Amino acid sequence: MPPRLARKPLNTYHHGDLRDALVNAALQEAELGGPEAISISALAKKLGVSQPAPYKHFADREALLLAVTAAAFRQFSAIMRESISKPSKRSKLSRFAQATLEFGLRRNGIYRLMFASRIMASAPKGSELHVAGMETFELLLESLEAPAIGLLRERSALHIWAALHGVVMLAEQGLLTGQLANVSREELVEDIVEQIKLALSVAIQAAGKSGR
Amino acid sequence: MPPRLARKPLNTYHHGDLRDALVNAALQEAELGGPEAISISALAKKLGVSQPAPYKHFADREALLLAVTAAAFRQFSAIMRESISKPSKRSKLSRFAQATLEFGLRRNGIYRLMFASRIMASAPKGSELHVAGMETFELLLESLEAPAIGLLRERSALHIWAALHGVVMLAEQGLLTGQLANVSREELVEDIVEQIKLALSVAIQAAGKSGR
DNA sequence: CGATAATGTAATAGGATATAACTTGAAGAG
DNA sequence: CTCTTCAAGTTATATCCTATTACATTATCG
Repeated sequence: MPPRLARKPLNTYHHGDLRDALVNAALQEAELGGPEAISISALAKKLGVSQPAPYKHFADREALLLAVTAAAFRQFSAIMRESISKPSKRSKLSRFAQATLEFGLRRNGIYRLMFASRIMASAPKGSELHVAGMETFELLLESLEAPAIGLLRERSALHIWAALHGVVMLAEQGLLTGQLANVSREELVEDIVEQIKLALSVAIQAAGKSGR
Repeated sequence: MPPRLARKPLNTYHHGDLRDALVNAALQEAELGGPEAISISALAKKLGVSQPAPYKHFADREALLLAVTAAAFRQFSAIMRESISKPSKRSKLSRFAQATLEFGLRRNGIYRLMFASRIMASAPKGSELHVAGMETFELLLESLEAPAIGLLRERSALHIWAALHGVVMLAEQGLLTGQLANVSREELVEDIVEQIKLALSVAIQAAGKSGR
C-alpha cells in the first residue's frame, strides 16, 4: 500500500511537496516576466515557507532555473507532439511551426527561458535539460515528413527551427516593421515553411541526379 | 575647510565623462556575461566613483541598459556596413550573414543584449534604440542585392535575419547536435543563404509570370 | 564675480542570494 | 512502542545590489 502523500495534513512545518511547488510557481512567474522574474525569496513567500527553505531542494538559483527550464521543455514538447499528431489537412511541419509561433508569442517568458537565456547553454551534454532540448528537435525532424535523410534532413530541420525562433524573437521585439507589419505572423511563418519545403525538394532532386 | 582635499587633485571630483565611461564599461561587462552581468555598483567601483554617482546620468538600471544596447547596435551596424562595403568575391548577403554569425558567437553577451533580452521590446517606437534596430534591418535589405522590391524583399530579409538569429542562438546553446555537429557553422549559414536566394528567385519568377 | 545648475559624496533603506546553526517530525530498527 | 536518525523546515546573519535623500563641490554663464 503506497503512502498517501496526496492528503495535505494541517501540520504546516513540513510542506510536503515543496520542490514541485517551487518549480510550478516559478513557471508561473516566468510566464509573465521571463527568467529574471524568478526570485527564490518571492517564491518562498508565495508558498508560505521561510525564505531559505527552497535551498533544501536547490543548491542555488541556477539549479532551480535548470529544473524549471527542463519542466518548460517537457510542456513544450507535449504541446508540439499533440499538435502534430491530431489529424489535419495541413502538413505536420506547418502545424509544428504554427504551434511554436503561438507558444513563443503567448508564453513568451517561458519561451525566453528555454531559448534566449544562457541556462540551456550551461546544461552539460547528457543532462536532463540537454536531453529534453534534443528530444524537441527530434519531434521537429519527425514533423518534416520529407523523403530526405541524414544531413540533408537535419539541415532543413535546423533551418526551419532557426527561422521560427528568429521570427518569434523579432516579432516580440517590435522589429517587424515596414510592410511586414501588415502581414500576420502566421502568414510569415507559413511563407517560411513553404520556402524551406521548396528548397528541400530542390536539394533532394539534385541529390538524386548526382546519385545516378 | 580642511586642506586635506588638496591631497586629491581638484579635477577628480568630477569625473568629466562618466556617462560615456559607464556605457563603455558596461559594454565590456556585457561582452562576457550578457545583460545580467551589468551592475551599476560594480561599474561605479571600477570607474572609481561612488556607488550612487551613475544615477546622476541614468534614472535607473533600465535606462543604462537602453543606452548600452543602443551603443551595441551602433557598433554592430558599423561592423556590418564595413563588411558589406569592402570589395569581395562573395555576395553582400553572404558577407552580412557571416559577419553576423561571427559577431553573434564571438561577442555573444552583447548579441544577447541586443536580440535576446526584453530591453529592445521595452524601447518605444521612434526611440533612439528602436531606430538603431531598424537601421540594422535596412542594412540587411541593402545587402540583399536582389531585384525584388517591397514586401517580397522584406520577407526575404526577415527570413534571412530570423534564420541567422536562430543559428546563432542554437549554436550557442549546444543544440547543434547529431550530424549537424560535424558541419561548420559558417557552412550552415552559407547553406541557409543559398536556400533563401533560391526561394527568392523562384518567387520573383512567379511574380513575373503572374504579372504578365 | 557670484548665482545656479550639474555632478559628485555619504548615509541609509529595502530586497535578493546564500550560509550557518538550530528545530521538528516522519519513519525505520530493535 | 520507543529510540534514533535524518530530511526538511526555522531563525539569524552576511553580502551584494538598487535606489533615494540630503549635502558638497565645481563648472558655467550672465
